[in-house]
Amino acid sequence: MCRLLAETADLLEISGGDSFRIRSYRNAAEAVESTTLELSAIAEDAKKLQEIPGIGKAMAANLLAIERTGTLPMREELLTKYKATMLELLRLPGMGPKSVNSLWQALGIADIDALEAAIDAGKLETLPRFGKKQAEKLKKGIAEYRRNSSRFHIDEAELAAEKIAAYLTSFPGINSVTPAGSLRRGRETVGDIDLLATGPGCEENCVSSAVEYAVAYPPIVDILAKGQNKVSFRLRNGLQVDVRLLPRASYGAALQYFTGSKTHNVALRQRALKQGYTLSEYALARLDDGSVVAGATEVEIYAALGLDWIAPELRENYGELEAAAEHRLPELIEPTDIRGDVHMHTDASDGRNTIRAMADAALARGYEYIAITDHSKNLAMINGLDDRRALEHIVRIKQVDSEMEGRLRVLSGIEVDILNNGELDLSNDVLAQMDVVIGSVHSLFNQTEEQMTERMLRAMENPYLRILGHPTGRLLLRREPYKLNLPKILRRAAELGVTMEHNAYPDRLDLCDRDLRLAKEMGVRIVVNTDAHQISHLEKMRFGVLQLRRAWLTKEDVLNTRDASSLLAALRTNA
DNA sequence: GCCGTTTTCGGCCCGACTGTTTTCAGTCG
Repeated sequence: MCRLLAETADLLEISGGDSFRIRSYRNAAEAVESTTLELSAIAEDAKKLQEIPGIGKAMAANLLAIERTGTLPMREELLTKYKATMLELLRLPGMGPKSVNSLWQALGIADIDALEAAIDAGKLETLPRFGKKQAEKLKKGIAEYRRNSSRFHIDEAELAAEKIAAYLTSFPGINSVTPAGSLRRGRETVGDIDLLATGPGCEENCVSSAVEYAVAYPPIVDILAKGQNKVSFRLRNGLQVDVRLLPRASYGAALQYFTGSKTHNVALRQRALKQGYTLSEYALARLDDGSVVAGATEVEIYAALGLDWIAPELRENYGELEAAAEHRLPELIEPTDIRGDVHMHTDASDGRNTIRAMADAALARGYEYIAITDHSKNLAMINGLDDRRALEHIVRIKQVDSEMEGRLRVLSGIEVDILNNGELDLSNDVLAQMDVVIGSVHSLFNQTEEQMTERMLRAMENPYLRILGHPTGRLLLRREPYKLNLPKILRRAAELGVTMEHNAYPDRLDLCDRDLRLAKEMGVRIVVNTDAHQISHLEKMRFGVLQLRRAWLTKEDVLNTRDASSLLAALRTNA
């Protein structure tokens, strides 16, 4: 529903429709995404639907149409004039609705391949407002887009995996379904989903009915392969899924094998050979007589090879096998170690919920503290706080802090914008009154790596900036290709005692595990936040923690595993 | 399109930057 409404908004915008009507569709898409109501259950009830803010009479009818027909009239009408592939063009940096429309009207360009062909043929520069620079920029954007678009963010993949798992386990012969592959290893993005299922209906002699059940999963658009105990299909959103139905005796071996990574498995099998075993997806067996040594669980396989069980997040052949052999694997950080989240937004800027609502949600998650860090004034578009409003906001935050009566500390903070010259966009007097000051870069347009890096390095000199946050591209819509000299920044952060933020938001390119390993090496302190813009975003914390685990980080390496006063004391050491 | 209301229609977050112009439209956050 959400996607259809957002697409309709994009199409409307391309068609040059009324901007306020467009916003209504966008608002409705967001409302649908964030509501806790079961929409398909109340789709017939226009009154109930209209109780959702942003849904009026017409939109309620649209939702009903979507529920009944899978589409809505406005979208269908627009699709007779435009093509669905044009929405993809909007994802390119520098391409907006007007440009997409003019490409379509003048050259009949409706997708990325056609655009690339037109650029190569030099046709683009014949159009008004398209010049050489624009063409070059688009060309780069296309390459970048192709690199990223074939993989899915982990949250999206996990959601899809959960749904498929729920479907599969409703079959009487399947009692457990586990994701393997890069999803299990906690990679930020996954290329496809590997699911391993087992249960009495997955044993060799009776697996065929389970296979039939699997391929009947409704959201399948294309069955790519259907074998004896494996099916492979594509979902509506383009995600490829491999499901393997496995007998219980070899489940551990299969889980180990399909979890990977490839390099980890190669190293593990080499180790097995040296010890007189052979490891396959079916079992760990003796080389001499072929007798099975282990296979039902991963633990017994690793143990038979003289290894401690290795967490999937570590299986990248970065030295985990040696560490497991010597019993010195790190005690990785757990989601339950996180005691607070110090980056969240409220309805004072671009968040959706009130301070109190965020506080209640954090308390429900078992946190001891949070920091409210709305945007500062440089982000005018989303009503960022200037000095005066920031001070008023502190008062409100303190009010909620006292309302929580010690059950949850609510710290006052701000996410300031780092300007071109490295200055922050609020006065030091105001920043001095904040518990938490996160410095982020938001305007990245046409910045070189050197300029971006220099900007962040300069900001780090400001004693009021306690946490260096992430640079962000276009908010939530697009991932701006940006570059930073991270080693340089991390080195300086270590020198100055500036904490680096690791953001749990999976659709942002953030500190990847390589950067995090580097940070650990250099002794840079990390704080993991969600950058929650609404209550539901708090759930994303586990994805951030997964990345920390992939980088071998322990509880000791992360600042917000401590209580509030230790955290604040640590943050103030550089103030 | 939605909302709030002075129940019938007007208001609905904006400032900076870019590349193309030869005065500004389009994109970005």
